[in-house]
Amino acid sequence: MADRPADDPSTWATGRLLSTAARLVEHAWDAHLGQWGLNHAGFAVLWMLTGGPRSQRELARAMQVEDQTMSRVLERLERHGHVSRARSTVDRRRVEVSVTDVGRTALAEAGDGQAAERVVGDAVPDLPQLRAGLVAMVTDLSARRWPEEG
Amino acid sequence: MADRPADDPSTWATGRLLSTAARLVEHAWDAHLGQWGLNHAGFAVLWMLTGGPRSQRELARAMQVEDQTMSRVLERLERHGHVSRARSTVDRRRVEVSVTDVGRTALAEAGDGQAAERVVGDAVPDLPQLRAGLVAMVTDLSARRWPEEG
DNA sequence: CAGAGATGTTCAGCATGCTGAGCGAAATCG
DNA sequence: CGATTTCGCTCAGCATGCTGAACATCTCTG
Repeated sequence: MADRPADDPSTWATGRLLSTAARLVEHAWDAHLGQWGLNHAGFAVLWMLTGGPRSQRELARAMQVEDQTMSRVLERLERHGHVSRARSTVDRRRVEVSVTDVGRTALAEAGDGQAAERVVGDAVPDLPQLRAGLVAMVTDLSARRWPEEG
Repeated sequence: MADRPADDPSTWATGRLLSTAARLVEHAWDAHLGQWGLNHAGFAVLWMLTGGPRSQRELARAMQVEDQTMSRVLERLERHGHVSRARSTVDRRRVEVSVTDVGRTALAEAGDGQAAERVVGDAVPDLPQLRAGLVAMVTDLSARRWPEEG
């Protein structure tokens, strides 16, 4: 290795590149979403709920996150009035989560998928190519981490 | 949008792709580093310190992280004996951080930069292309977040 | 040289992530 | 039909991230 490991990102391990890039995008995106009491995690959940109510486990699976993590994200969303949670009547273990009107309004104002892409901006020359690489990566590593699931 | 926002990663926002990919890689890498009481954050700092002692601020800047975050990462590294911290004699505000022998040994056993790349494996077909995109992204977004710094 | 400002670190508190453990509700099986 | 197992969620505690505030130490200026 060089005398002092350089600050040049092109020398970083891929994992560090990923983490740093993700953090930078989250930061910019959160700054925008903060106006409505949202953040990147909550926004994604809210967005997913526009397709109809879901159980917490379904949301956790979809977001590739542990149940416990989703539980707290939803607690925050509920605290801000973006979401309502109700015990399922058909299976009382489950909690049915739905967007509220407040949540729908926040979502509409904060922006659609386009707005999320805008924070990335023109930072990367060939965005589709980058996305393709990330998709392949997520697909592969997800399958390795949760083998049994489809 | 579709009736129910799909689980297909290729439809995700780029930010979500990045966060998920980063989390998956961190998880795999941490699982490996855990054997030596390390994780991805600590490993990167340790690696950087092989170039010689640094102040906490220098490390924070290099890792693109706030001073407070670096402070706690170092506290953990110190607690595990990987690093030693000493008040600088020339400027008593600063704390000089150095790798210990324990840290150097852990680093040697846990692996070099190659080992970090191995967790990514063959998940992505064109890794150099992906890295190039990430480097461009980090460079651009970093400059936007900390404009004054080189 | 004294007061004002800049610098480097830490403390407190919040967020999402993780793991491990607990607990009620449902499903399964002898 | 009762006992065991599985399922869905929450609690507790740790990790890295962030912000805002406090603090001691330098530096710069009048």
